[in-house]
Amino acid sequence: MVEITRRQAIEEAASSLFRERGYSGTSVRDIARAVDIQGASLYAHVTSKQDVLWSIVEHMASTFEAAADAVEQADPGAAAFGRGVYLIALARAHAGVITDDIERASVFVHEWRALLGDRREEIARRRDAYEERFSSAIADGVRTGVFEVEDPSLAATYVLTALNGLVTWYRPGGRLSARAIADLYADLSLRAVKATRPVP
Amino acid sequence: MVEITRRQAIEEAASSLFRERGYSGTSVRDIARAVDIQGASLYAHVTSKQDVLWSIVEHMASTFEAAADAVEQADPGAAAFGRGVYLIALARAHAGVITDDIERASVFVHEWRALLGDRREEIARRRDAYEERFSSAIADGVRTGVFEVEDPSLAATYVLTALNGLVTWYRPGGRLSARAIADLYADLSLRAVKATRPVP
DNA sequence: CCTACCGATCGGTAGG
DNA sequence: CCTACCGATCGGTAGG
Repeated sequence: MVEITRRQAIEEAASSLFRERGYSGTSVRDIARAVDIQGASLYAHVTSKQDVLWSIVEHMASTFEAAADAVEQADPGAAAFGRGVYLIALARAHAGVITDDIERASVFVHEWRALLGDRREEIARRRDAYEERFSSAIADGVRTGVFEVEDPSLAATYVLTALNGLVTWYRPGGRLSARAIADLYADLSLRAVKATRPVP
Repeated sequence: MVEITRRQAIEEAASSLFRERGYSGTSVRDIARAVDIQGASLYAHVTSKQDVLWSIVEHMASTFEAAADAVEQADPGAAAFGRGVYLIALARAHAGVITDDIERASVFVHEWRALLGDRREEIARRRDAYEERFSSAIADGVRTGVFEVEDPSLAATYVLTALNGLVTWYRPGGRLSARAIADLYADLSLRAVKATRPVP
């Protein structure tokens, strides 16, 4: 039996509203209305609107990081394939995290800039570190010859923004399953950077 | 000698602010302060905040459409290459429009959802029609065998969102020139959908 | 383009 | 979790 706390309900309602209208386009009263309480009553459960945004963004940052960690640990043979399998697994994991929690993921991608001060800087740093995993996977592949790309860092940005684009259009129950989309997106990502002629 | 009207200055200031803080995170007073007039004085030049957003978004929609039109007209030999050159030209043109006017482009990509009523619907329709150009270019290439992709429409979305990602990170005067970025991005886009073995 | 002003709404607090 | 309330700010108008 699953307990849904009011706090969780508030975060879910906020995620949905932040996705639709943005952080600053959503009022504290909008969130309260969505969980059927008075605006001021929200402060019995959260300390501020910023705090709700932080919970959502921080949770997703950790989820993306954990998914990438799992890929790294589950893929000891990656070196043998010159990182090709590794990149495709990273891309699939990233897409999977997004489709698994599309509303929070959307807020993470689009609204982290509404964070203030140190929190904003922390997320900026963690995003850079995360992107670096894609970048160095591509750079490794270029070194071993399975990938062929002029600028690994630019290619990583290209791929990651394409994957993040999911956030703008994905809706559960669409024409393609989440699984199919993740597979297709990972395939497109791999092919964008792959060397044209397989190396011996 | 180039005349800069106050109205143009207002739109430029608004583009920059809308990009940084979003439409609803920007107040009419913020825009006025950026052009050194009083908040209420803004209404001597514009009829509403929505109207400023509309001008920016509509202008960019037309710019993207015109760039794609130019590619179509300048490329009568596209069929001979099975649409491969055509897609790369479309992608390069799209990237070029973004880097040429990064602030307005950013507002177009991220803030069109803040448009109300019919205007929002109009932009949604025009975006769909624009995306359809990419989609059918890819579908044509699949038919002639130069491209190989399971779902042309999904591939078009993938490519377009990757190109639009430019809006989140591009800044003039960076490590790579706008031209180099457009070339590299167009190349990555083409390779993502290209058939692995060239067809006879 | 300014000053003065409008009603509505904002995020948040006090005190129960 | 509620009612009542706070000062600040919102987009916009009136009248010059």
